Amino acid sequence: MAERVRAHIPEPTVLRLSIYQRILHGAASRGERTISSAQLAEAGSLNAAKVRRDLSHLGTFGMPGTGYDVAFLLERVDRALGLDRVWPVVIVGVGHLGRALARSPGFTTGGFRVVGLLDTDPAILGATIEGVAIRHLSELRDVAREHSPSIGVVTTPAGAAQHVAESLVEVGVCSILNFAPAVLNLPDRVLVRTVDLSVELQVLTFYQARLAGGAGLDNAL
Amino acid sequence: MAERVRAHIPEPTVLRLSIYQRILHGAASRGERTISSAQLAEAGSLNAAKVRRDLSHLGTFGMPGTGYDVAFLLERVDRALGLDRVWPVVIVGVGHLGRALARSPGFTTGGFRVVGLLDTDPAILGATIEGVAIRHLSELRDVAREHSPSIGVVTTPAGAAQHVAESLVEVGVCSILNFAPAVLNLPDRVLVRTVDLSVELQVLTFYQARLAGGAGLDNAL
DNA sequence: CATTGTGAACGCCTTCACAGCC
DNA sequence: GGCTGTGAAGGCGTTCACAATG
Repeated sequence: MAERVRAHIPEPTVLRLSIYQRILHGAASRGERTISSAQLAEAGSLNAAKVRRDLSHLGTFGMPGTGYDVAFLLERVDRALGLDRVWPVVIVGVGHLGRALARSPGFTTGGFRVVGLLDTDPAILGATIEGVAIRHLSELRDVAREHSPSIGVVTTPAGAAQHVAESLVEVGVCSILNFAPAVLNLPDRVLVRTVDLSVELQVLTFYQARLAGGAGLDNAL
Repeated sequence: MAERVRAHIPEPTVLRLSIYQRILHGAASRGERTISSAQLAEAGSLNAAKVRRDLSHLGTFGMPGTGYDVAFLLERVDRALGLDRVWPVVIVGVGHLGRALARSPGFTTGGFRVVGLLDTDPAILGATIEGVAIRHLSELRDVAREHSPSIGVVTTPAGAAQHVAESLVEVGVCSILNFAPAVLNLPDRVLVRTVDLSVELQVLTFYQARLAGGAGLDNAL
């Protein structure tokens, strides 16, 4: 029964595992030994039943009456998320956003390492960010040969995104994080996540526009 | 019937409306007059039934046998998303990421305008990005008085995010886009969306870790 | 007795499938 | 014939509520 670990885990749960990971990391570094589903829920703005359901997907190791062992749970969550190894990442498109990401805590701390920065702009080729040189996109295959990156980050303009993504897939990248405002069309085996600033903003304005125009009869919440 | 516009619209649909908006904008600028749900689905990597269901939430104006009028549909979608006005935005935290966002097409084109850049780092105060000066966070109230921003973008380190978000709410901001790796705890009336690089990356590694270990070996324990 | 793990109910989004309309 | 709009069915995640447990 502890070995139902390979069962399907819903995507919303995976998202939250990442949140739990951070909360647990914080709790551990404050020296806390145990944590209850209620505490996790509080810290993550969730509800306790959801937390328990989520964690039950990883196995059965909570202690009724006490909660979860922080260190043990953290280790399980880390392993589930693949954080027990280091993932090599290439970033294609070293404009402002690409640069910002390369220096962000998401990449500079923990299980990720930027092994390649690629662009086509001659003006920036050769420059170095966090110790990694910017190389021409045409050298992608070489970078891939050297470092076998499994994750590619696309921070190009929308027009270049599809082509760049295809190139990444060609050299063996199988997960893509796309920041370009474009829908990528790739083989099913490639995992794609798109983070789209415009979409995020427009979701906000959608709800706000409704509130503003709602003149009283709005129950949208 | 055409005015069933005030009905509840599912959040996943709202997300996709933003995608349709972009596709329609492209179609319009290529001079296309009509577009079918199948074409929209193709361009957005969706399926046609979903597209029709989504659009039906905005009213009934497709033409059986022909499709949708591009210009008309675009106008409807724009209005639903609140893109028929300009939304003033303040960005708090003008590090690499804040800067990148301030210059990104999401803000520089279309219905958004950056009216304030705030930070606490003396070294950058007074500098200008896209014509907007960086001011000290303590001047937030003044910025709010001048421009009544309804959207606040948080691009501070995690430790400052909660405090900054509360300050934004205090001065009247009611939608927050949070890029800090932290869960924000705010009143229910405030709309919050969090974009978390670590979470996105970890979702990718979750699935990839499963694939890698999936060859029969249960290295999950 | 506080807290977990989970069957069952619920609600919501997706997908099917087709009547109806151009 | 081509395509929309939608009832109905299906699938999936969330929430409830409680028996089980240290």
